[in-house]
Amino acid sequence: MTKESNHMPEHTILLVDDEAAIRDMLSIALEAAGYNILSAENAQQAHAIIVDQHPDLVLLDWMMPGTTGLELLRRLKREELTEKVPVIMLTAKAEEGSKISGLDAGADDYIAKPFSPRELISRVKAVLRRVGREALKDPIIVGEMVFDPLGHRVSIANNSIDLGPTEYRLLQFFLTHQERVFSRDQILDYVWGGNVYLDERTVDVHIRRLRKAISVAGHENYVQTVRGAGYRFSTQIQHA
Amino acid sequence: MTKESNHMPEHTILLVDDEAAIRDMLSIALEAAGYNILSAENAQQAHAIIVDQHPDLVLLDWMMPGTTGLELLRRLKREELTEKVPVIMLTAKAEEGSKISGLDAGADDYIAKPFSPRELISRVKAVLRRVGREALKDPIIVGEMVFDPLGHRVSIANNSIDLGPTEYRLLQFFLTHQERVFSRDQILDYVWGGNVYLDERTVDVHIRRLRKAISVAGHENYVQTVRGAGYRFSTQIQHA
DNA sequence: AGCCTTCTGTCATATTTGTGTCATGTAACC
DNA sequence: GGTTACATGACACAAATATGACAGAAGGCT
Repeated sequence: MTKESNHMPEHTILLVDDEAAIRDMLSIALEAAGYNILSAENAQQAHAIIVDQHPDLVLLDWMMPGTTGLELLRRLKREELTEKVPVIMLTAKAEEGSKISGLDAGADDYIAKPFSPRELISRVKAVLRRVGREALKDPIIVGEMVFDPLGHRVSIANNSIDLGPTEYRLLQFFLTHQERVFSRDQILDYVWGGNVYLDERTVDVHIRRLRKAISVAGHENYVQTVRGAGYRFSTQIQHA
Repeated sequence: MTKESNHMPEHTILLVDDEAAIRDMLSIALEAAGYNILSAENAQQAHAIIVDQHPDLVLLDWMMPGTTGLELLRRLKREELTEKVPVIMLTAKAEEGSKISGLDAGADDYIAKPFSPRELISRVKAVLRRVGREALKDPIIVGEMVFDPLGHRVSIANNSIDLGPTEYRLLQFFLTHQERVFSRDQILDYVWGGNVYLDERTVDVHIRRLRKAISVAGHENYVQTVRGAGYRFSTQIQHA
């Protein structure tokens, strides 16, 4: 089994606060909870890190010298590249009113200082969980192929592809686990569900069906055979 | 044909308050303004009614014995089926602070008691307008088909189509949720109301009736079967 | 109320589509 | 060249959906 499945979050959180003391405090609490921490002391730095490292969540102090947290938030939400990054605002008790404008601007939650580590962690978890669920609903795009979970439809170059239920799940599995080899066993477990006993060769057949279905403009080349190991979905096309 | 009075709003509002006196008062004021009223005296009842009848708006008292209004609100916003129902909270003057948490939890507006009927009505109108329930009154056009909620009429290429009540609601549901798959279960929930127990296959039959009714100039192709998943209304015609 | 019409949900049956396995062909590896 | 792993097409059976018919329910009309 893979290491990320021992349910350790392994999420990366960016802390943005001008006071080192607060950053440290948050950092300790969050690391103890199993998160990776990045930090920035101003909005510029923060923006650079976000663009660069794609943290899974940003904890953003409301009040900061220079560009305020709110401005950074607005900027993040304005740009397509960063609009999906979830943000939790940290606000001082006094500025209750600001909660609303923060939420308006697109923050996912806010926490009023002072707060307990427990509260912090639980909010962080809640936001990550919610965002994770929503991400499940976002279309996945690879090459000219669009995989739309909500519509339960796959299209390539705007033409609807038709897939059987199993091939659909297989493709979904691959798309959410790209660039990695899986044995037939693993694929059976993930795609068919844990307690089926089927011939491993069955996987081959469904792989073939999937390849056939998406063989438009070379998209079948994303599904790659790894001799002796299994299959892999990769956007790095193998040389012929 | 339904009774469909003059051209009154015809919106349905659910009142949730534990005190009968208040329910009556609100009820009289709102009925005078042309709304249909449902009422519930506790959160459980309210939830059942919401799932079942899909009111256009919920007026929810903050303070109630048992599950409080806030808890109900959270629950509504948590479940996909009900997250879109607009909610106005009724709060006592004293609990000003609660406004904020109410809005946070997803309330659309709040009104502090005591309030005037005029204020109530205008807030209700405002929320309904904003939430776009008004938009629900605009005709929806797909291909040559015109779905006119006000006239409760559907026509294709200027010929009136006749649909049974269930097929009408089914079509309305599809038109307002295009390009998305729904399981038979979900369809039963949305179109029939939450607390019915019916055979899932019943959906198939109504789908067929709907298809048959709109099968003019190929409009039945908009209603698509997604094997293993349910049905979808899509303007991207399937297959070649 | 009673009659008539329309609507509804369920069933039994037909049809379509998906499934896993096998036999055989083909390519990779030593 | 022999061996192994994978690809492919065919097929029988399984599963899901479509369809037509029907009896009871609901609603309109006089």
